[in-house]
Amino acid sequence: MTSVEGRRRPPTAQQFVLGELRRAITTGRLRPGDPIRQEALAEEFAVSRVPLREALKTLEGEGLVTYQAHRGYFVEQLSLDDLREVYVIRDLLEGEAVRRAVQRLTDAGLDVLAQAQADVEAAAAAADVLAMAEANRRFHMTIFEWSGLPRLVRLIRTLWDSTDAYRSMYYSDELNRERVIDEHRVTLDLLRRRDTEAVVALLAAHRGHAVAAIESVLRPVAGA
Amino acid sequence: MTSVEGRRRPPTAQQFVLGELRRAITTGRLRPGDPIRQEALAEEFAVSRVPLREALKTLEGEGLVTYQAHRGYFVEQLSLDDLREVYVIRDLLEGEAVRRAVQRLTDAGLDVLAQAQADVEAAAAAADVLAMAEANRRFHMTIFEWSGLPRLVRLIRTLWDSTDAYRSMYYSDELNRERVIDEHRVTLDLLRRRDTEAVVALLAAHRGHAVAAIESVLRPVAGA
DNA sequence: ACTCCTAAGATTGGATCCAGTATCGATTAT
DNA sequence: ATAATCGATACTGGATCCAATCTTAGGAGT
Repeated sequence: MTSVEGRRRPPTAQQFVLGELRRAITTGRLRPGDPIRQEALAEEFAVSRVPLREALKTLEGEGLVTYQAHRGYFVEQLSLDDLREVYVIRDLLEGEAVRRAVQRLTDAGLDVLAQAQADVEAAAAAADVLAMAEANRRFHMTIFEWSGLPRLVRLIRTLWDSTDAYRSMYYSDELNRERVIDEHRVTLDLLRRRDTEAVVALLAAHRGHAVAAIESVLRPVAGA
Repeated sequence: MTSVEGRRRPPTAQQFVLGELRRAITTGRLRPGDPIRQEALAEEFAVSRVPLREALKTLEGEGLVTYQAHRGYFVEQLSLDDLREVYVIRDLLEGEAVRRAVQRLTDAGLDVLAQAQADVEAAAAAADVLAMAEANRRFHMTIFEWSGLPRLVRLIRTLWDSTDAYRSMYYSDELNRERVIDEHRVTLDLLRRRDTEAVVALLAAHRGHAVAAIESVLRPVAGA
């Protein structure tokens, strides 16, 4: 019934704008601290301010933007402490998700994961940072979803979203990209052996590397 | 203009409506599964549909309502599995929050907590279920906020919100109310002794009682 | 009786317009 | 010159109106 266009477009303007806003924030076009000029953005996306504001309310709930009555929305600016806190929470939630995921792991699932990892490596070889971030995200979310706890996965996804703008810095470094690939390979191997605690520990270290790298980049800036 | 019934009204209509909607859902006036008729509700709250819809977007992010494009919003209906999952996540987050809270505990903080507990007992004595739920919430949130992790507290608060409609069933039972008071007293005592693990364990059991009670009530209904 | 189709009504989605608030510059008094 | 006040302007908040979509009732055809 629906016309099949080359690019899948959401059925409502607010969902379309939501996606565009996410991209604008995570790619750094809208930078942390920037005010959101509703009229200008609405015109750019060729919609009115109503769906734009609804999309912003969603982003507020996800922590990507903040809201002040009668002053408007601003791109969330995370302090070093905020970032550390996000990673503390991620440690808790992802640890549990991984633990449960290993219990319910199937061979078919491992194939899907291996494919995601192949995509990560291909993107890295092509130096396509954006594609690598996408494939990397898919790699981890695939594991989390095996947990069978959809709300938990949703929370984790939201936490990832809220730090996307910062994590992209991590992938811009060649050495970090190599380390990601390496750790993913080991993860796959440990998953095949169903070595739960080893996987949990490795992925915790995986996160630790990311947060350490982000901290070292952010510290001089955030010292103000 | 309209009847404010002594309640201080927020600076924007959307925030006002947000509070009213929360009350309507948590008190059971809007029941799980009910569709949200925007026009009727907007008229009832004497606002237009615009701020109502923005409030609904916020509630969607919190999981109190669900949204389907072109079909509208519905009060979230939690299955038994959903409820269990929320409590699994709460165990993780609240456990960490309490652990950190005990480390940073002050005597002044304990006084605030004792006051909250006094309010809980007063409300219980007056058989005011609503006031008791409020004071109980304040009791626990006070502890969580000592953790010094505001985002973690925010997540926990959201999880509480999403199950308010179900937890209110818990307080309608006299025995449960007594048990809550009792466990709170012990919690206070253990906190004064800075016995971290005992507090963590007790509050975990505290949650376990609630989820068990809710399950027993919900099971015959949810068996469909 | 059953199914499919059509059309009317109900409901949501979005655009435009107006009102309220915050921001910032100019003016005036000290 | 400086500080305070007032007013102009930009932006957000909200109401109303119109368009798009879903739902439902009714009727024609099999």
